Amino acid sequence: MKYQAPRGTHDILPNEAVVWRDLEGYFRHVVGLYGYGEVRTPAFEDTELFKRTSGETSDIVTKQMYEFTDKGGRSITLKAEGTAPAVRAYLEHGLGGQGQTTRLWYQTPVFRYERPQKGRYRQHHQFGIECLGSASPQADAEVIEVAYRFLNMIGISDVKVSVNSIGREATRSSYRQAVLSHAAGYLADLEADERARAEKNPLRLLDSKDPKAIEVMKAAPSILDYLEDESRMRFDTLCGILADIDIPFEVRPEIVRGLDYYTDTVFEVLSDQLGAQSALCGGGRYDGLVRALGGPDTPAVGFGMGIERLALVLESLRFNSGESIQAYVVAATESARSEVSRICRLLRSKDVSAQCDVDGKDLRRQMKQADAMKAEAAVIIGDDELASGNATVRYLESGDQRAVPFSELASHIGRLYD
RNA sequence: GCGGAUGUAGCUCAGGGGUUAGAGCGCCUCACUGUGGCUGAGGAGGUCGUGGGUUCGAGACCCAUCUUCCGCCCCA
Repeated sequence: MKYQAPRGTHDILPNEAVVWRDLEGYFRHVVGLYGYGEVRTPAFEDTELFKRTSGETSDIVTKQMYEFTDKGGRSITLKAEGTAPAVRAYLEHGLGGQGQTTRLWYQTPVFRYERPQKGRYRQHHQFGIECLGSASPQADAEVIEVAYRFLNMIGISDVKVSVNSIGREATRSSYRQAVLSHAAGYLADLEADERARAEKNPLRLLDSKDPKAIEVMKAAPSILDYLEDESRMRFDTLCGILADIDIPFEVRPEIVRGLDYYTDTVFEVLSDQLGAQSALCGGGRYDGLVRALGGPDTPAVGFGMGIERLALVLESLRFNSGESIQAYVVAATESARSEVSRICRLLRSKDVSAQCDVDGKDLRRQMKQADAMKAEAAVIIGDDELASGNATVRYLESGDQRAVPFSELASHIGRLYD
């Protein structure tokens, strides 16, 4: 084969596209219930947008950006993350008005140069929401609720919502010192690059999979003990709300996120169906980001959710379905063929999906085709039907068959869906 | 970026130096010229990921490369 989809990308074929369309519909529905408005931003942005917001030392900026210079000499980067572009659009078009709370959602491709693996791709897609302008813990809870409710609606209920607070700048810097001194002995044993990584972001040590690190960090101080009063209160309030609205969650003080802009609340939703790439959804509060992009001080909170990973979990739950059609119109005799295409057009004009044979197949082959397409009904038309004005409608699943006047076909078959 | 696997028919996979490369499922034809699913009999479909090399001979062995997958890193 000469050409194939580039590494880490994939085609979505008709069977899977059905699942994607359903997911999109459900997400649209849920965010609609909460009054979020859709934003669609470009596939690429000024490189600086990502560098400024994700953090110069973040993995995204240091090694994962699809960055290039365009013919005008501009440095461009394919969308590496959903939040910064949404916030850029929010500021550019003044969507925040006089500081009102503004709710936005998006569905977007995301490009990151990473080593592909199941559930990790170089182009993947995310649903996301951003609630901008509110500092209330109720906003944090709402965002988590939207994620949880959506997952439930699509049948993914076996998930864990993990929450944490990483506080503000002062908390992180004093906690950072505490972790480093706690782990000093351990750090001395590490390889150089691991040590550099740990020192750059000591919070990562808490997430380490190295058994020695896990052992050492068992006794490490918790960031929750370093929170300032305001952060502490926010976190307690958030946990209280989540409990009130029956969202099962656990507090996991070791959660850290890879983007520098998070403040206070961070959360993840994990699934155990995904192997090493277990996060279905990740998000949190980012009270400094809007200002960092040149806007007014604006508190905000949001999440991103990986659509490929949702599809993987659904596949493992066998919620897969195929493309089907309502009516397959069959010509039982050659003289009925023109009437068959007329009936097809009639059904479609009444919003009933219909297909018929165009290759001159005989009755038996047409019935086989109807079956293969999982049609609800075969509408059979031959000389007898032409004479009587009644089509023979055969319901393929039950095998029941009845005569239906041509003019009533659409309402008759359409009713199956009521 | 590091370590380890993998690639043979549309799909899932067998074959591990020796004529014309196999199975199941799917597809096509026929039994079956007004009725699909079941059955039986036929059939089509492969540059064995790609490029080099070793050999009298390579799908198989060697090297390179690409893809996918597993783990790490990291994330959705």
